[in-house]
Amino acid sequence: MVTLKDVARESGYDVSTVSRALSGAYGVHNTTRAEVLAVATRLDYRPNRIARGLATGRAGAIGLLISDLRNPYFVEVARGAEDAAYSAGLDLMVCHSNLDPDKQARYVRSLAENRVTGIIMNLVAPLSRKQQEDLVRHSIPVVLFNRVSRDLPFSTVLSDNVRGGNLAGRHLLQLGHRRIGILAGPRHHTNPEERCRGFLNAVREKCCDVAVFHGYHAQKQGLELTRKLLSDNPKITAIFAVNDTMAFGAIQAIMETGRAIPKDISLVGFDDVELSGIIHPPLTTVHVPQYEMGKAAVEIVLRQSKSRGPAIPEHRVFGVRLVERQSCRDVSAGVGSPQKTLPASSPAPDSDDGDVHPGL
Amino acid sequence: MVTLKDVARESGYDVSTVSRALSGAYGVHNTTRAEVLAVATRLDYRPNRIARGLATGRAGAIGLLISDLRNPYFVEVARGAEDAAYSAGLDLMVCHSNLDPDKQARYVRSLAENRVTGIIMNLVAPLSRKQQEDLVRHSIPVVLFNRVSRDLPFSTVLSDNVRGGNLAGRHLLQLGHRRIGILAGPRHHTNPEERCRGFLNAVREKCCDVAVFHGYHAQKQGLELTRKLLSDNPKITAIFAVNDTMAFGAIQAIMETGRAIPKDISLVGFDDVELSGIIHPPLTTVHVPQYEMGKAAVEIVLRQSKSRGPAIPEHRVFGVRLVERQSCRDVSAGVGSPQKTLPASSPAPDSDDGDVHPGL
DNA sequence: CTGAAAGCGCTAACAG
DNA sequence: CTGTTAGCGCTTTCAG
Repeated sequence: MVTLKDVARESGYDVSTVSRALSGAYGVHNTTRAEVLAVATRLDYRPNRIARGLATGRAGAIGLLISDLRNPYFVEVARGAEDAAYSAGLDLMVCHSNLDPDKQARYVRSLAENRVTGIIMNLVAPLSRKQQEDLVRHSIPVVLFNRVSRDLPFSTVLSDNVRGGNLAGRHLLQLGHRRIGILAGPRHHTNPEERCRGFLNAVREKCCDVAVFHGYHAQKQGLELTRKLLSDNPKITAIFAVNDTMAFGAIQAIMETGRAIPKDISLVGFDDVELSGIIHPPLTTVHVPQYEMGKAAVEIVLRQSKSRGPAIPEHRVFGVRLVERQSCRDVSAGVGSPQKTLPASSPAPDSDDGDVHPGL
Repeated sequence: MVTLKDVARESGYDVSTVSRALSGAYGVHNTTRAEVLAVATRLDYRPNRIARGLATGRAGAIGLLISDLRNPYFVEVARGAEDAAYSAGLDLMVCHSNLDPDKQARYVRSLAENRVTGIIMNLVAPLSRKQQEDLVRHSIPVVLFNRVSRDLPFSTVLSDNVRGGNLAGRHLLQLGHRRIGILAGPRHHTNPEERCRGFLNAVREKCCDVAVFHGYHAQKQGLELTRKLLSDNPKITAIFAVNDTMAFGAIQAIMETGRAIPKDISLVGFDDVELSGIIHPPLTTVHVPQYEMGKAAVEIVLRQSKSRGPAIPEHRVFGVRLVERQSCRDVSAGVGSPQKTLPASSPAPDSDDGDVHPGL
């Protein structure tokens, strides 16, 4: 294994000089740098990042803790994060808690022990007091994808969930639906809760029958919940799922019962996962800029890690918009007339991707 | 930041003793260990893995280089790998080349510089001679998910592609299809090529019209290729896609042209990605044990990293089986009789998951 | 611009 | 069983 020392010996310079030359720092004569570089390439020198990490105190990596990689939503988030980290020359340590709180805890610890530059996480379960303290004591910037508590010294990246839920609700209302089921996701999880709230606010204006079903926001639960929903409330004409993955489960369940979408049941999802446009029927859903959110998260980490002292948490909320596809039907006008596919209804100016509330 | 030294001072023992006590090594009195542990927890001591890595020479991580995370296939592989690494107490550094050879190259280098215990990779482009040498010189165990060259000192984990292709071909043949299109994926990629070969071997027995279309094995290409396929060969009654992701693209294209599956076109995929059972129509496909393969890959890395000297590469081939769902129709019997959904045709004894050819 | 020297935090012989 | 002593490979003052 060829080390700095080897390059130093071989080039006739001191390790410190070689180090500077290779790290691209100033204060090295051009010819010197060239010589060193030549030797380094000749010897096929590969810097040892571990050693560098020890010396500098920082590992050149940032951690990404994902709760469920099977949800394409998080894959896109990961892609955005990865790209951003890559451009910054940092490695991404992707950890997958697989919806297991214990695993999550172990990973948070592991990431801290690895002295990562920052951690971006989507939590399954809230962090314990101890874990939080740990993170701040190690002064590791943290970005949460689902806010757990407002008084945490952590940054957040969220979509405008309430507005998204509202859009979904207004859409269904406008199409004449009055008996609606909601696949609300788990309780006490910010994203599902906010989306649900937004939806309920919208439909509450008209008096509607709304049945809310809670359960984990994965496909399997979407399937099971919808089965229950349909058997308990057979009169329902529309379903709102707090994320697309649940909606996919709902599609299965709906078809199982012999119902058709959108003929018998209209369905609205949330996230606008790539698949939503491909599945049959193409799903009407609320678009969330997943990739950008992942990217934004590492940008925050980068910024925070550079700032001196206890960084001030940043909060970004990304705008959303309704994407109308073919899973909803207008039941107000007449029977049997499937809704025309229109371009997304003209959104309010702030509803495009980007910040709604720029960092506080 | 509390270090070993702090724990040592506070507990009255030497750092070396503390190190042993904390690393769970033998040769420490039980009461000593207890004391040390107590102090460590009181001080909230977190070992610095970077430092440990430097001292031991090995980073506690293994690298996973994935070419395309949007393909659920790789997500499952990653899950399997992650679980296995987790049980072994290692971190997984997930890198995503995003089908970009340059990015791939940079990650291979980065992983080597990070002195990972091993690298599992799915290559977009073959490794350069230099990269290969690099890897062996650093004696980093490598597991390839798509074999590139037989004389490489690298291990491989593959599915039994030829057999899978064969199963697909025989199935379509048996259903009476004689004009078949193949979405063959890119040339010079082992998996697509082998699958294609197996398929062609099967259908060659009967004289069939087979149109082979090459292109990248992602959904977008599946869509585009199928468009072309259908316009060039409108008489086609069946399509074989070398992976499910392409098949999904094919579904889009087929529906675009107003054709129905399986009424007008039968479709067979490969991989049996979770989604295949959910999409409409449920896709007949060749099951590949993705999760197990990911797991197997890290097990190989683990084994190799423990062995002394230049490890002997291991090669594992996982069995496959045809999963019949609703995307194929029997055109031999009569017209309009959709094929009954049967349990998978009784497979040869070796066709279940697991090793077909145990390590060579 | 370059060299000398100290040290990042931990492990690993080797003595005692 | 425990302490002493060297480093691991690199960065980083601090002199020169």
